[in-house]
Amino acid sequence: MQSCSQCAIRESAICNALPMEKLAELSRTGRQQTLRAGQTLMWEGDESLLVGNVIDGVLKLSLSAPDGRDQTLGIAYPGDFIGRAFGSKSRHSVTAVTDTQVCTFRRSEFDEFARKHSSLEHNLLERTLSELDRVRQWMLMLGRMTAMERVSTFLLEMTSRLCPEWEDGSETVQFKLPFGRQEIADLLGLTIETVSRQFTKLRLEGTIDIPDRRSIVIRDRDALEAAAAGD
Amino acid sequence: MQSCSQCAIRESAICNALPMEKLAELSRTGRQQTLRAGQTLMWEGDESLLVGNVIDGVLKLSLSAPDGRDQTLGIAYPGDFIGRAFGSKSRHSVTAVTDTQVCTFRRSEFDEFARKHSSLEHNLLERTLSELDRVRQWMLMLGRMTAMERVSTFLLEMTSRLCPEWEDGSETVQFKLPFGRQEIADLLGLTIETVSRQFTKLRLEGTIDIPDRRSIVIRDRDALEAAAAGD
DNA sequence: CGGATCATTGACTGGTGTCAACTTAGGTGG
DNA sequence: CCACCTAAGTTGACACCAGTCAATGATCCG
Repeated sequence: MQSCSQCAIRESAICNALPMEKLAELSRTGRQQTLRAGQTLMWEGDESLLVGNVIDGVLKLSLSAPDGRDQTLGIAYPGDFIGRAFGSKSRHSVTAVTDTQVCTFRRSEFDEFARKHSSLEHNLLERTLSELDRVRQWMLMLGRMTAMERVSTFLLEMTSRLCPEWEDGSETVQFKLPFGRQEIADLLGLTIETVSRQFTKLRLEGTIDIPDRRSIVIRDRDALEAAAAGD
Repeated sequence: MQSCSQCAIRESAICNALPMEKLAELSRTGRQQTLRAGQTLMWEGDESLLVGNVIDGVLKLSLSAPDGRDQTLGIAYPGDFIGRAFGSKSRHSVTAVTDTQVCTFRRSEFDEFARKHSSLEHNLLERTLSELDRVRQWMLMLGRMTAMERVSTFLLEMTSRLCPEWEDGSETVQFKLPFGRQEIADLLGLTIETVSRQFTKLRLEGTIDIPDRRSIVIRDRDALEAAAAGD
């Protein structure tokens, strides 16, 4: 394993809470893994054996109903922590959306280490509290928003996540979606057809452009924000 | 304030993580409050000034869309921890559903105390991780389940929460709902009319009985579980 | 007893889901 | 390089579940 000191997510990952010498100790128990798009790192209901950090790529957390209906519960980007610490079972699956690199630890070892280093545990607590806030915001969407509001909200979120120039007020921005249509549908609690129709509607209205299926151009920011708010 | 040692939630609350003498220290900063049903303890978007424990009663966490659509994000029962520790804002409102007693702390003081006592912080972490698991399960419901599945799931959850004898396999149980129909609708992401119709349907099928609007009798457990699973 | 609130029921609408056909893009092998 | 094949996405027709609006009924409380 490469040194943590030159890790791409050194600043943003949970490990940031540790001083150098402690970091070296933790790193000895870690292991880098590469996942191909579509590969699942852990399954819902399985023993929680692994936790880790996302180094590169995008993963999704998901849950399925017995009949196969699928709901995506969250997305993990580089720097994010994945897996269920301090619990015997993983309550959701974690699957690579793009090709992905992760740095994993055996949960038992991580738990033990974290209990001994309260700065690490505190960082995990802060992350978990923020994630809970974010998940609850998502619940409002799943419970109360229309298809158009969901799709617009999703596009705005992807934009602010993937386009740094967006924050500067840039009017027209372009990005590549890491998700296919079915994955977007699972994320928003819709069907693939409904997602596709909302995309088409936004395109015909001139709000967005879709140069190819994985690319989105935001043409009218205000209109998109209005659509997300339900006007 | 009464002594923590005879607190009704001594065993189940977060304070349980502390030894007696530390508990005494924390308790000096705490304060008991009574809330009437409908009273709101904190508002979404407000500064996070308070955290605390539920001593008695039921509260709901909720979030509103700008146009007034309301989504309940979770329920807090006696022993549960409420409020946003380690964060400047409360991202949701907390409102008493029934008359309620809570034991509150100023967030700044609680945060400081928790940082100094990692057993308390660890307990909060475990609670937060469990809550996150629970919330994510709820997301599957909001995103993918039909009205009948939601209402049946809700009734099953209320039963196992409110009827101790339920776990023993007792066939017919009765309980009083802490929620009105509108509150159930907000919880399930439905309208009041749809909730009412599902109740009526279950009653006509003989699965449940509704002696008065706040009371539920489970007559056919298997049928209710089947309805929750979508058959 | 009267008024207010809450819940139920009915009629109707409309937004999403479903099912199926068609289109496009991408990849493979001749 | 083209032809073909497959997977992914789009579009259309239609059905149905749940939302909306409105009227009625039941409870609670002063």
